[in-house]
Amino acid sequence: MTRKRFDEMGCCVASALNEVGDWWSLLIVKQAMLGTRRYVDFQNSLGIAKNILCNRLSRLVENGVMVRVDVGEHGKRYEYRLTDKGRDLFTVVTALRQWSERWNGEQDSMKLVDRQTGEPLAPVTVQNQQGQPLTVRDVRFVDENGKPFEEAG
Amino acid sequence: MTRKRFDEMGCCVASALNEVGDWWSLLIVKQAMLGTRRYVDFQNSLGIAKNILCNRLSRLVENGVMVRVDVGEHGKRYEYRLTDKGRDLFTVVTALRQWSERWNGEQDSMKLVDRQTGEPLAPVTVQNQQGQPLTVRDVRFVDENGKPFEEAG
DNA sequence: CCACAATGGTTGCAAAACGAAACCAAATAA
DNA sequence: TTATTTGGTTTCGTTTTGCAACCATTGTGG
Repeated sequence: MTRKRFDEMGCCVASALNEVGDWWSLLIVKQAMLGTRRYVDFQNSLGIAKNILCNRLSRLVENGVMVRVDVGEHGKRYEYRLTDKGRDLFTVVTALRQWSERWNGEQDSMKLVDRQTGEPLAPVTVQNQQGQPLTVRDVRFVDENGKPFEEAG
Repeated sequence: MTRKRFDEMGCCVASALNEVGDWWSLLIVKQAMLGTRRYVDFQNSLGIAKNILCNRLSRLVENGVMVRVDVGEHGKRYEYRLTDKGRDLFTVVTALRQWSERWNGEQDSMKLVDRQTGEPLAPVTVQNQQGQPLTVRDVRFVDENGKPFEEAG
């Protein structure tokens, strides 16, 4: 009667959600992308309970999304930093952010801009090899033999 | 002592997660993108408990991600279909899927291809206005005045 | 018409996860 | 030495989850 696990569903989306699909993990990752690295800073900026934060950070480290680095500065002091795998969630987080901006209006004073030019980012889209944007209706789901996919996972 | 709500955090990512950030919602949306529309089909394909499915579908409808359509065919028969807002999650779901493929290897027999050409999709990336891909290190987080963002939400 | 099945739900219960606050321990600062 | 900062665990009450059983409406087969 444990909470259902998604790792055995044979679906990439499911196993991704198994790693970062709970209420807090992606928020922690997003906060890390803003530069937050220390335990207390995550706690204060997110308003998350300490035990939950502890649990999530451990799981993120287990899954290779973050690493815990000992920076012996004062007391017991560590930093939680994104790995390459964690930084690669930038697309997901940005897509989510833009989706929310599009459909729920601007509730956020923060903007993302190109560091070089200062210009806002382009909307994240799914594209084909030529860079043409594709909607869900422009794609087909096929199995490894190229046959249309019949409902499963 | 309810679960923490994210709608009041003043962060787009947080309010997006408030709508689709639980274990099941994005999976339901993904399944809908595969063509699933009926209650029983969601239940069978996802292996989700009926009460949870019911609850999640209601919330998705409330949030305008899906609509419930009465198709009076047999017994009480409804279809749950994605709205434009729901279909717009395609980017998020695809980014998640590709992330999982890249970092967890291929656990999925399903591929997405361009319906026109049959070619696989390009990797989803964050881009600037010129279409150049950007990593999280290539962007800056600024407030509405263009000043660097100081840690908050 | 009647029994029966299918669909879409709801209810009740036990197990697990969550949230808040208190407590704890290592290491440095005063 | 004492206090403080940091990171973490424990305890406990509430909420959520998962499962199974039950219910109601609208067909269909006989």
